[in-house]
Amino acid sequence: MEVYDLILKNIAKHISLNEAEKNYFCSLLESKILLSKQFLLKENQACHYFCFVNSGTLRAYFLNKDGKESTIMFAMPDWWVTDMHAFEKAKPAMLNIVALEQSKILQLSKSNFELLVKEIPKFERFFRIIFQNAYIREQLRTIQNLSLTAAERYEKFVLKYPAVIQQVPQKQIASYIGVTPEFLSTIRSKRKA
Amino acid sequence: MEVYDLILKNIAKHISLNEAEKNYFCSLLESKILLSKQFLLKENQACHYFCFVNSGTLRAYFLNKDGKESTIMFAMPDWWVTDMHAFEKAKPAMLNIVALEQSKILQLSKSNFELLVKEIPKFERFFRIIFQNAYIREQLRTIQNLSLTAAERYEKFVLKYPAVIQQVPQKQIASYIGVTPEFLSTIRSKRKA
DNA sequence: TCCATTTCTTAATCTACATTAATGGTTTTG
DNA sequence: CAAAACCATTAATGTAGATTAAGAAATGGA
Repeated sequence: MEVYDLILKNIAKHISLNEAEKNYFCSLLESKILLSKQFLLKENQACHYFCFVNSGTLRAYFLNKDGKESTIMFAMPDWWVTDMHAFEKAKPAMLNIVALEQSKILQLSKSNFELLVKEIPKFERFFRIIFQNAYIREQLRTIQNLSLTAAERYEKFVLKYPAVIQQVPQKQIASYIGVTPEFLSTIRSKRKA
Repeated sequence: MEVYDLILKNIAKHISLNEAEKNYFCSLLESKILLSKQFLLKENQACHYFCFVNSGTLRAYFLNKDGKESTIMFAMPDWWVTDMHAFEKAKPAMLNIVALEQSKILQLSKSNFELLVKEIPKFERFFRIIFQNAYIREQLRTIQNLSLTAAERYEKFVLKYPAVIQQVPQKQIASYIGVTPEFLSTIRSKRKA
């Protein structure tokens, strides 16, 4: 089944599954296509799914009380994305998640997630590693937010996510590194000079 | 064994162990006492341990090229702490971790960590939950760093870590929320007025 | 207990980045 | 294919928070 190729490779990076386990795992997934600008999740909704991106690009962002957006992550193919707090604690979502272009995803529901780790304990290991890496990345972002200037944060972003630079509007990159689009524009013009 | 009470309770929040498993787990731990101002880890060192705080308070911080400190976490009793990137990827530490007062800790080495999850797969589940929660916390911090003013971040800190306020110098709280000690001082004086 | 060191506060000045606004370019969609 | 909607750029002005400096208070080691 072609739709499961990428996710099975993703999992094979950390654990080995036999055919029966692969089939069981795939049977728990729900396939979904998002159109451009369609929302996977909106704030205050319940968040029932942990999602794997097969193709396309999604953006997760927080909207503060003044209407300012802060981009929390860009989810490209081979990435997992959800509002983890809302998913795990069954609380209303804080994040909005929207497709930046037509995107194909695979959804694992909360109940299937729990079933999966119960039935195949190797998946506890898989998600342990996934969350450990997610924690490491978020902590690095905290360090950089606290210790770098806006221009330095932009350089790190360019190095770390070169594919994103091509694919998303600059104003969204600005909202990821924590500056206004106007200021990012001046950062970029000075950079070339 | 009294030294293991707190850590066994910490683990019992998420998984159940029988006596043999408890004994095996405890046999993998190394007890250590840190004096006030003693370092558990310094940047560029190898990071061999994942540490559980039994008593006292530790601080993990990043030192940038200009000598500015950014506090990454305060580790109180019942908390796990390490430089997770250095620990997991066997890379030189980015963080410094220092005791703010005399502190008693239990250390789990990388090799014992790997042994533990292999011998008792329930610990994959335990650490999966620990890292999932750590990721959720770090992501919330990213959201707050991007969307709140310094004064608002201080209010969140006061609500979330009331015990820390009493125990650590204000300049270190300033370096956690990402402002200078001078500016935190003015935030606090306006707050009371 | 005392001196040294560190920490906190206040205030003047400075700067990185925000805001506002105007212009032109680009993408989207009827 | 044209109007609408969105996006990037530039520049003037505004502000949250940094820097510098200096004195007061708290802390800690001999």
